[in-house]
Amino acid sequence: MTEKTTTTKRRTKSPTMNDVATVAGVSVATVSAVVNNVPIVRPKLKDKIEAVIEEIGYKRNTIARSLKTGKTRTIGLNVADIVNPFFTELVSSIQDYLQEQGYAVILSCATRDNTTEEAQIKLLLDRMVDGIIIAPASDDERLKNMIKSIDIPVVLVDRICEGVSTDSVVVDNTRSVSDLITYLIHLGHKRIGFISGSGDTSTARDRLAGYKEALAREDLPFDQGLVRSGRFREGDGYNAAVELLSLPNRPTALFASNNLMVIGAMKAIRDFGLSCPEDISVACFDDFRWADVFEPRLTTIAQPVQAIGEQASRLMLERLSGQVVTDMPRRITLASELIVRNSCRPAAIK
Amino acid sequence: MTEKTTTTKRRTKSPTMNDVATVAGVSVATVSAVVNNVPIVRPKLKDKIEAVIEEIGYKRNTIARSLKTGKTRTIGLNVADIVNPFFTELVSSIQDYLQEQGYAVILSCATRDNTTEEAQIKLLLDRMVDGIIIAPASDDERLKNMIKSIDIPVVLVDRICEGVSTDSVVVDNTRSVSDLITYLIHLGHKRIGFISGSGDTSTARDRLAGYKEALAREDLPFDQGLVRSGRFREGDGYNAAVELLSLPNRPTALFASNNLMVIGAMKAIRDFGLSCPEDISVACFDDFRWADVFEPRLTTIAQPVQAIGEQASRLMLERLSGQVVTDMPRRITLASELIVRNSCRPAAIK
DNA sequence: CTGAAAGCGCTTACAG
DNA sequence: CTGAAAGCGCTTACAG
Repeated sequence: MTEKTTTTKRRTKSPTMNDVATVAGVSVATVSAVVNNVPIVRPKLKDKIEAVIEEIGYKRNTIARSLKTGKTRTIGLNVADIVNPFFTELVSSIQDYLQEQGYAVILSCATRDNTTEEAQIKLLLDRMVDGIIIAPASDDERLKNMIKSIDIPVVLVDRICEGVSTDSVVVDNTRSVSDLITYLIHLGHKRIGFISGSGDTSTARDRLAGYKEALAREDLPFDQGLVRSGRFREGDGYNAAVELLSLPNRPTALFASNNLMVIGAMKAIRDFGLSCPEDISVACFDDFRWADVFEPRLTTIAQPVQAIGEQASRLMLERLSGQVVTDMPRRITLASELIVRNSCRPAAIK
Repeated sequence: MTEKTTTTKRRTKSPTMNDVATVAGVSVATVSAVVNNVPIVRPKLKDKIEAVIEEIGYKRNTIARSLKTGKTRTIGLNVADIVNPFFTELVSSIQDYLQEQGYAVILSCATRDNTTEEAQIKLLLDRMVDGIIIAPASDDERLKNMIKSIDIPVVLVDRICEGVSTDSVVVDNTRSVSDLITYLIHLGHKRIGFISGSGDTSTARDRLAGYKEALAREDLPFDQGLVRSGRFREGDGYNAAVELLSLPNRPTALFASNNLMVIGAMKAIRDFGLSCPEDISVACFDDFRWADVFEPRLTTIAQPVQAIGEQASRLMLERLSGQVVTDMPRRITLASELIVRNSCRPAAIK
């Protein structure tokens, strides 16, 4: 096998710790202590060694270190769909926090349909990451079993899996949806179409629960016919909205369970020749940058994305450092914020 | 140092290749051949070894492998701002392609202001990645020198750095902006405000060149007073638009050089009590999902993000595999698409 | 086709 | 405070 050099530039073998030791006239153990900031080397010697390191351009080989220590200082991050702005910000925030603590983030998304979340997580495990943060796409049994079998720290974000006991960070989905629906009811809406995510996610279930809770509190009947669900994608939102708008007694307001489904819903509204908020009110879960700029400016529930990422990173870091060793899963629940803009109007009196 | 176990679950030492060899009654070399699919082991023995692997749950240790081979099968990806939807899609596409080829992607973004791109790239290098894909934020000399000194394959995407010779993938910025500005001119606009990115990026320069080119071709004078620049951020777009709208002879159309600056521009327009497209036309570089849903539906230049990611991945993979060893940098230039929606109207006749 | 052995570049007890 | 040496778990010539 004639191995060609993979780079165009000449790659001279980089100096090792041994080279440093030889040049400095000490043993590798001493060099290692200096490199790792173990304060047992007398200052003068340390200076000398550091000078040699600088001189010959020594860089510690992380791979060799990992092999020896069994730690890669790398965290795997698996989210269903990084293109969804909520997940994008989550990824950004997590990578930010972890990097600050000296951890790298390996990304893994099941974008293609021919791969599963389990396969994605397996890939991460293959890479010998020290821990995994997962925003699970579903409650799938196989996925749950896989997560249970992972022998490194796991933190679940955004959604939780029934029966899987790991640390997790979520928002108070039920309460925030309940607040938003209550707001709509107070505007006079009695028939509110609910575009739900798929029932195999905790977020979809909790958001639907919020809808029911608000109706109950306001003494409005729950009508299953006003609920349509899909898999949190734009197309699902479109289909759901089409069905709701086709109802003989059309709802006067629509709630979409995430930022993608609301796009579909808006398109459906346009295709029906209706406009928002004149003909129908619309609100959704998840805020996004554009919501405040274009018309209608959507009323949304904004999740504290930065804080979610921060908390998830913290939980992970605490496990990794051994500060927290309890078997008890820890759950952080954060509050979301209702942001009222101009996409909802008082219901027309009939 | 009493090292506590970092996991709550009991982590039994996982089996090694040696264990497999012992149980199967062969040498590690044979096991290695089986694991690496080197077809020199006789089928029956291979089956037996595979059975043992399955039985004792052996998983190859990637770290040890990397130490030996000098390859991590990991690519570093550095983008200025992952939250910008253009970069998000780029990251998603690259990670998709590379993962399919067995490469993992380590993400690195200079989100925090107290870190530099060089520092971010250094972090990647520390991780012993096999190659780096960079969307450089600027033409900064230090960054350029650093990139030049990297001794593994580098591919630049989106922007290029003057004087740095690496493979790169860009779009035809000049031409696409020229087309868009021509479109505006044909709508009757003679005073088109140009919100530019910062001059130390090739994209900003090329886009501005497109503006000038269109004006020249249509025999319109170039007026420096109609150009304002910023650093591609929302706030910069806002400030630029405020200045342009404050002009005694206000432009009748505004072009923003990216998807973030256009948000700022729209906010400025609103703050001036104007509306788009009634009072002023607006267009921008970069398409985004929401552009087609809310009003005004923006006229944009859509980059072929998937293709950019695909090409960048391909260039990288070709270097990595040794298929391409030339010192000549290869440059791929892709075409963008003008998407006309309803945010631009014929200029009012004066 | 298979095995024994060296070695990738570190870290870390263990002596001194 | 410093050094000699073992070993992390692989891959890969080299023999046979």
